[in-house]
Amino acid sequence: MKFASVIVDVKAMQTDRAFDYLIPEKWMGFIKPGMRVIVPFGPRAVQGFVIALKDSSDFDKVKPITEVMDITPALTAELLDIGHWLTESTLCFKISAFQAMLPAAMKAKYEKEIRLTSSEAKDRLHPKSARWFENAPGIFWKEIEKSDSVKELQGDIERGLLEVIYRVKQKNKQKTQKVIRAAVTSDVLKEEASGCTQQAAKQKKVLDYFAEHGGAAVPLQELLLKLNITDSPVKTLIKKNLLSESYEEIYRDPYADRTFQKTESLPLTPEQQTAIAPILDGIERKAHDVFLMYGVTGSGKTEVYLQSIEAVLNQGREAIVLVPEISLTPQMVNRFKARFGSLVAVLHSGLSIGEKYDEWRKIRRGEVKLVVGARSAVFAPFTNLGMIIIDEEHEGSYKQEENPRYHARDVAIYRAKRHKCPVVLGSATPSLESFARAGKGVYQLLTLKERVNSRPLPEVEIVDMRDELRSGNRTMFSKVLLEKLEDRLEKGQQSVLFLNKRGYSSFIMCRDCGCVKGCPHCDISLTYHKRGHLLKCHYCGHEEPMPNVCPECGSEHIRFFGTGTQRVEEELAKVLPEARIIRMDVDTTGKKGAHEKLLTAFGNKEADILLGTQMIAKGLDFPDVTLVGVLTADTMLHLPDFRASEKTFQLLTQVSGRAGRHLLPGEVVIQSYSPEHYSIQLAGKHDYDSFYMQEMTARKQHAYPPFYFLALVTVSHPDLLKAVSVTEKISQHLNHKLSNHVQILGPSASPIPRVNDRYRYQCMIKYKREENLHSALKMIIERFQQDMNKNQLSISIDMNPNAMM
DNA sequence: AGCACGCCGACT
DNA sequence: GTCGGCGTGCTC
Repeated sequence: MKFASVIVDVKAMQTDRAFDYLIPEKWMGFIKPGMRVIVPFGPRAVQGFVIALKDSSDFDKVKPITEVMDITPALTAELLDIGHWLTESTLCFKISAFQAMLPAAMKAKYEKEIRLTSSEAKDRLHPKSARWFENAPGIFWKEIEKSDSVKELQGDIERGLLEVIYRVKQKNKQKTQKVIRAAVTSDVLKEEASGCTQQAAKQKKVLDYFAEHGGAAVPLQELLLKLNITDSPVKTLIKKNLLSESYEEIYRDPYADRTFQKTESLPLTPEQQTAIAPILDGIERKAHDVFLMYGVTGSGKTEVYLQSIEAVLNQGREAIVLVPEISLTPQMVNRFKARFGSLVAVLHSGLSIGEKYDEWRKIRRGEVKLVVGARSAVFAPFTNLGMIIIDEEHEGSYKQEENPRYHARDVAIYRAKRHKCPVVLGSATPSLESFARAGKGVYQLLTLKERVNSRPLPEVEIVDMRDELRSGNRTMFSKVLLEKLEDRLEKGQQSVLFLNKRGYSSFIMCRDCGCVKGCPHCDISLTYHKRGHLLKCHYCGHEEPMPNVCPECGSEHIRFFGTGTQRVEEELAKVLPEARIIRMDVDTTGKKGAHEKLLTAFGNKEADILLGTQMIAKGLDFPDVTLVGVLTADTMLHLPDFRASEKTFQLLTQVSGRAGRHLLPGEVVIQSYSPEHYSIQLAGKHDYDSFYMQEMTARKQHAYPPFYFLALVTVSHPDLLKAVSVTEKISQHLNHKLSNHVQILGPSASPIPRVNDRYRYQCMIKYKREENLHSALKMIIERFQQDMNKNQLSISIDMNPNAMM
């Protein structure tokens, strides 16, 4: 096998195919598919993935591979296959698919250096470019590209005085440490130790240590610290061949400083036993099945997961547990760490690039058997998978909103088919898609209707905020909620206040002329940030100082609208001055570990009220929380999103589940301006089944999933007319190519018609079965290829979009 | 993507 | 005559 087919790290349609490279003699037999290599590509060096080996190439001018980046292939054969499948199914570039499956640390970065070709060349340089090379023979292009000497530098490059070198730089090196171990038996050590003169007291100390502690390797630093010595006696002993030194890779362990109380399996309730039986059977039989475990909050889904995992591990196979990013709380992780100890790797966005890389390598080497992580953990490089669990299956964060636009659920099922193992989807409020599939028998439905502690679900009171306003209450707390908060304060119990902020953040408006300050680059209002007294755009990052007077009419009567958590906190302090409040939002949890600190403080009853956004909706479990308040239940309801009702129902159900999980009964107050809406009413009654029926009727009527599949094509361009005309052409093309069973909607403006000075138009395709869809979409990309390169046009295609954005 | 090549108008 | 604009095509 003399040649390797390589997918190079260049994201373009024309390079989205394999290129052949010669394998140098020294690496023959060593280079394998799945390895990362560095190859020359035109004038530069780029990273690439070997996807296949072959004996001959159709090209006559084949260049050799420059470097090999892996000892064992980064991508297993299975992951390579998944990469090809992702490319096909999500219409992305192969390189994007491969990169998405690996930790960020393994993605190459590039740099361009300008170097003197020889030392004599220095004197012949143009004076303007010479100044950059006074101290060193080379300089990074990045540092000079914006200087005034670019022309001169280019001239000198042409004259052959300077050369351009492209380099691939590795983002992350493994961390290593020096370790020391005994090179001889402990008997010899003892003998040597007794023979030590007084001069060599330190050497004796070291020898004694190793005689006592046996042959295990000790990190040098640790040894020096323990024995209070310098490295010189150690070095001498190494020279005498009594000790040996070597380098060992160390892992950054984000959970190193924590101990976990080992837990044992809990006895299962009859209901849990009924639910787990078919899963265990599937594991036993090595059969691929998808289970939808529909269990109310507090019904003990996690214990079912844990015991199923145990069965998988006992079988010698591995398991993946996916958890939504937002609920990857320490509380959640601890449950797995406590049961399975060091067999668990954790992957989530809170880890540094290096930490994620370390966790990934533990998986790749088979040092752990279980991964708990967010979406991308579905690509964990296990080779003997026994089960994949997706908790909170309905969560939107399982869909990646950038290329490759995959859904973790689809990847999980794809992998499980290959490994002949079960997939378990768990939720108290399953997505309509999954519940419908369970109804059709595609998934197997497992139901947990009872809470483990037999606690009834909390009482929910829905408050009509319009009535509050009519009766003169202009605060954001209804009379009922305030009374109940006061009551909890008196009883020394805790409350959680939930602010549903999505799509409704604190914008500012002039009360005289009604003008709302919007982003100059996007069609969206700016959000006020108290920190820095700034207005920020959440889409393009634009920032500007908060004006003192209205920029339109000069009025001083500008005020905030909407309710940020900061403002709720201030108001709350006014009406309940004695309450101790902990606020959790992006501002207070930005720093690493802050999230956990705040929760621990609340758990220790250092506060009476926990106030927060989405991030407190899930997984939290505090025994003394007996009241949950939802300040604005309907902010999501009016977003242009066909899942708005579903998301509202899920969120309210989720939040309500936070109350009364233990001995004390819980209560929930939901405040809303549209309390009659079925998603709010039925969430109040904990009635998923009715919600499902009603929402399915609506979806059927409007031809939305699960009755139809969707594909969304979004076109963006700085020029509005261009965006519209391209979308129009796309829509015509699709109309022409597809059958008349499809519905093609658009061109229509995106829900946010302009982001970052680019106009966005879209075209929505609703279909049931459409053989030509893939090829038609591919043709679109090919047809507008040139426009996308030169004319700032961008077209993005999302198969199965989560929302219309 | 990033770069070379090459074909046309505007100027020392 | 030449400099430089950017449309076209290639990278194993």
